[in-house]
Amino acid sequence: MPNNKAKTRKPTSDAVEILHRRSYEGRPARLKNLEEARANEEIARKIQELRAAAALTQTQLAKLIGTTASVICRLEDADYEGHSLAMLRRIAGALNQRVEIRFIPIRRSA
Amino acid sequence: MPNNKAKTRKPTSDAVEILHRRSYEGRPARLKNLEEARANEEIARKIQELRAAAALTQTQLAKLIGTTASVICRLEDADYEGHSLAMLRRIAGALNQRVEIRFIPIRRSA
DNA sequence: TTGCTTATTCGCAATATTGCGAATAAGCTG
DNA sequence: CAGCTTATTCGCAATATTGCGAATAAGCAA
Repeated sequence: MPNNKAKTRKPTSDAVEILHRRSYEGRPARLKNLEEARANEEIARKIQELRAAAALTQTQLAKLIGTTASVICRLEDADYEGHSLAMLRRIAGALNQRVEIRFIPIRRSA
Repeated sequence: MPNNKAKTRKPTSDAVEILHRRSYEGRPARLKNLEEARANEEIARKIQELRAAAALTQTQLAKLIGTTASVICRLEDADYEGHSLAMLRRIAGALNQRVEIRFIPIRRSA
């Protein structure tokens, strides 16, 4: 999969895409990337908070989910962009939590 | 990464793991897998609902996020276990939504 | 039935994430 | 300072997810 960090738009003429663009134009890809970056930061922070709340070291949490400390460290790096649902669930499971996913409508300009 | 569908526990003697097992024993891996299966079903359903609410076909949604209909179909399959945060975000973004992730404590026996 | 649209399934290449050791930094106590 | 624990970074192999076409099924209207 091509990294969607710098996504270019294919020159389509599909009506659906045009409609979508119309409602989408107000939010440039630039902003979208910022939002994603912030979301990743937040996930990293949540993992760290969860681990801290459980009073575990990175090595201890790593053992609980069957991996190594370097992996946990990577997950807690605010710049890491590879967070996966699978990994979040493994961590949640080890800490007696569950991962809830919600789709929330974005209101424009509010 | 070894598929965590049938996860076996390494024979460790780490104190932390022992402590964790103690609080974890009440929820066998069997149940955990069921929970994950249900969570995946729910994600598949949400994607389908979101797409339906936007009145899009699989092909149309696929074009919006730069992929093909077969991929969308796979995501909406209740038995699919490969959901990723990246893909959820792509779909959410195309439909003017954002993905919210929450860690929620599990209360036992309640 | 035909014709058309939509949805589903399969296989495999391409890409992304994870596993994991090693090296190094950072912090903390003596 | 030394010694220890914890955290971070790097590189690459192993595994998982995605891309995507092709074939087929399913639904619906004429």
